[in-house]
Amino acid sequence: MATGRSTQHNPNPAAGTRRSRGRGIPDATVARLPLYLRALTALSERSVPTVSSEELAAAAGVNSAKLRKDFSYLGSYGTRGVGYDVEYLVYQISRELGLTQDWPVVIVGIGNLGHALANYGGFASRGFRVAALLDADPAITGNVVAGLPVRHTDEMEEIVRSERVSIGVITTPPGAAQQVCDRLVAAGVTSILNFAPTVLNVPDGVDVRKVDLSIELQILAFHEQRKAGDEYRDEDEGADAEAPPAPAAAVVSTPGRAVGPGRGHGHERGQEYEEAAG
Amino acid sequence: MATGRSTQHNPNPAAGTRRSRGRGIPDATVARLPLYLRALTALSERSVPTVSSEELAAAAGVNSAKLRKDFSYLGSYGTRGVGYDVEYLVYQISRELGLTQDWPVVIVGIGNLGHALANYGGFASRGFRVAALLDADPAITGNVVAGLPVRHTDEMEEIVRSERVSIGVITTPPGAAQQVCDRLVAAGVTSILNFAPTVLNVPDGVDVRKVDLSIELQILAFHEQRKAGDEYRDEDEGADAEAPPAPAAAVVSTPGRAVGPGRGHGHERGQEYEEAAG
DNA sequence: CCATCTTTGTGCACGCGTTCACAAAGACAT
DNA sequence: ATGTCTTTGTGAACGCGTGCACAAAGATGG
Ligand SMILES: NC(=O)c1ccc[n+]([C@@H]2O[C@H](COP(=O)([O-])OP(=O)(O)OC[C@H]3O[C@@H](n4cnc5c(N)ncnc54)[C@H](O)[C@@H]3O)[C@@H](O)[C@H]2O)c1
Ligand SMILES: NC(=O)c1ccc[n+]([C@@H]2O[C@H](COP(=O)([O-])OP(=O)(O)OC[C@H]3O[C@@H](n4cnc5c(N)ncnc54)[C@H](O)[C@@H]3O)[C@@H](O)[C@H]2O)c1
Repeated sequence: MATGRSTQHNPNPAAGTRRSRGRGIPDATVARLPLYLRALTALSERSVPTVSSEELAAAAGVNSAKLRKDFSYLGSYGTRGVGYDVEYLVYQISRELGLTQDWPVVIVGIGNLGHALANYGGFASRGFRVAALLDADPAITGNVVAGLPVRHTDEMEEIVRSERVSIGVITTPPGAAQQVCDRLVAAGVTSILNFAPTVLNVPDGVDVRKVDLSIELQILAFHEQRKAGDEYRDEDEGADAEAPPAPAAAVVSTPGRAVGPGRGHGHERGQEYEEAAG
Repeated sequence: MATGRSTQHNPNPAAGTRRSRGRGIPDATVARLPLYLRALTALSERSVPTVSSEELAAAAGVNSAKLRKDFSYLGSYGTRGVGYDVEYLVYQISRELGLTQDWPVVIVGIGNLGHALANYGGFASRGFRVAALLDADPAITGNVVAGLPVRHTDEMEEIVRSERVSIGVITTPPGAAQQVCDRLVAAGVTSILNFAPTVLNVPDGVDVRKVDLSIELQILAFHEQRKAGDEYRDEDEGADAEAPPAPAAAVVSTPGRAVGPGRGHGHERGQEYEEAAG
């Protein structure tokens, strides 16, 4: 299965200099802009006029130097000795993220999760508008969820086209995800947010981001185990001891290393972003 | 607000050499192990005995060299000229992630999202057991959701202690998240999965991972906007040109653009991981 | 106008993560 | 045994992201 080569990292040799110099906001920065925007919006609601990089960084949970560098990619919007103008920055970040325009979204698969997302108020708060709810089950279509009628997936192509939908959210069972994805893409969707635990295969030019609860929990479990194991971590674990159904040779013999109280890993990656070039 | 310094990056100068050499699986690798595990489980169910790094990498959506390097941190579990034994690898990764043991989890805030998570079957499939559902609303407590009674948050401490819960999932409104987090931590929880759009402040030794739908959509919007704008990207954009209501007003009209066949960027970070030292 | 104080913007160094490329290891056939 | 063929495991190079530290910019006061 999954013969196709997904996650095309595509070094894109042509874009060596990362967009000459003019634009080219680092991916890591783009991922943090929404965080800053949220903190700034809160300040704005409290009518705070300006904020220093130190304060804002604390509110967003990042290093102040990192925040300043992030903002430097957007331009010089701060005033030395004073800080940043909250309203102005809200506007600049919103514009950079494309939130000054309307983004119609379709949610496909109105089950448990689809229901929750449809009812989520945080959607509309940032220019994202639920254009339609879609499901393949005739028993569900026609129902009204969060004020919207659930339409049948037969209407997908028409809706995507007429509403100019470019973002699709997939909350179907994993087995249907790839198929739904293909249809969305064929209909014109170029960005997909996937909640199904599946690796989606998409053509160049289509962006996919995934949200996987199970993976998050497993990562937490890993660190949890380490924390617990650090106490008695001397007698090594049973990599060999509790010899599993050793299938073949599998030379192991883990060089026992006493992991002392040393802990503390830094920070880490959560998910990757995949895209492509036309 | 949020005066405290959250997201303590904690360079942890002591752990310079990253755990001497023995253990010390890179964070990026840990984040991918669940992905490999999922692909391997699928192969296992189809009774496939062995798999090459190339095949498995394709199924997991990663580069094969990366996959091999990732596995090399776990030990030498492959056989040159053949590949990896599926069953054996499933066991090794499960053990490394700590999935061979039971992880009781509590979900706090049984609203739209809490309901969906409680009903999610993918939970139990990997050793994660919902030990309890908690909510502060008396109108909700007592209800049975997904076969479990919703208990009042008053019982949080007792439940966490008696059930030995170390992982907590927060699905309360943002305003209550920090407070709930504090109580969970005080009760003994050391890993938190936060769905509320809030920066949580936790003491050292507690891991926090967040899932933020809004941020994901905003990142997609950014790339979507770029794709659309690339068509006319010659005349530079109006970072200054379309001078926004300078440091004062905000809200502005949208420079409408048609969505076309744009393309091209690399991949990027999704979320960060934060932890601490005991 | 000058001095001082605050805070931005960034040059620089460092470490992690990714990827290439290839030697070594082992399977398999003869 | 020996040779060939496949695939692993990893050394090394490179690029990105992070954070320190500081010069420059501008506010503020005298
Ligand atoms: N429920 C959760 O909390 C949760 C958490 C993490 C991930 N997920 C994932 O999200 C997805 C949805 O989960 P859920 O609990 O809502 O499942 P669900 O079964 O409640 O809902 C799935 C919905 O998709 C519809 N559907 C099935 N095939 C379809 C198709 N081809 N086209 C359109 N609609 C189709 C079904 O009719 C159903 O309404 C699953 O992949 C699940 O693994 C769910
Ligand atoms: N619904 C979604 O799809 C979605 C998506 C992304 C993020 N979120 C976030 O997830 C959270 C929950 O969303 P929701 O739609 O389920 O909201 P909701 O209002 O439906 O549910 C919140 C629940 O939390 C309970 N609660 C409130 N204060 C509490 C406290 N102090 N202790 C315990 N329980 C408490 C409420 O009684 C309610 O049952 C919010 O922070 C929201 O921003 C939701």
